[in-house]
Amino acid sequence: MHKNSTNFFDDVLDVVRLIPRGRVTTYGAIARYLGAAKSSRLVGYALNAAIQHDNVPAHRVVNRIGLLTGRFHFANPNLMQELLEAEGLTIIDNQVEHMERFLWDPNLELAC
DNA sequence: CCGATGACCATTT
DNA sequence: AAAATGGCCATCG
Repeated sequence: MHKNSTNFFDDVLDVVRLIPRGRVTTYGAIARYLGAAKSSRLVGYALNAAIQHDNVPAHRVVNRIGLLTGRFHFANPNLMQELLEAEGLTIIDNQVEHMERFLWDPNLELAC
């Protein structure tokens, strides 16, 4: 039914746009939400392709353990951390502190 | 058109 | 415990 999406990459972007300020989610969580648990890699690829797009808060996507693995794809390698800190998070050694507290899991938050 | 190339993660060896 | 592996899609040259 609702085939309002053309491809997986676009689906990823749609989910990322829903991440609230001050929260983060993971590549794996997005992949699972899209029914493709084994495609967490592709989530990263999608964001890489989307970095040019605006209105996609790509900085709110980190890896499983909270590492800012995508930081080198921003204008400068510190921008991802700065954006997250500006939203109230604490980053130490490229890792989000107390990630569980801020984790926004679409599988839970968007459950319909 | 075809192949190389990328922000991951769970499982197996 | 650390390293290798399998899974998966779109874009670019």
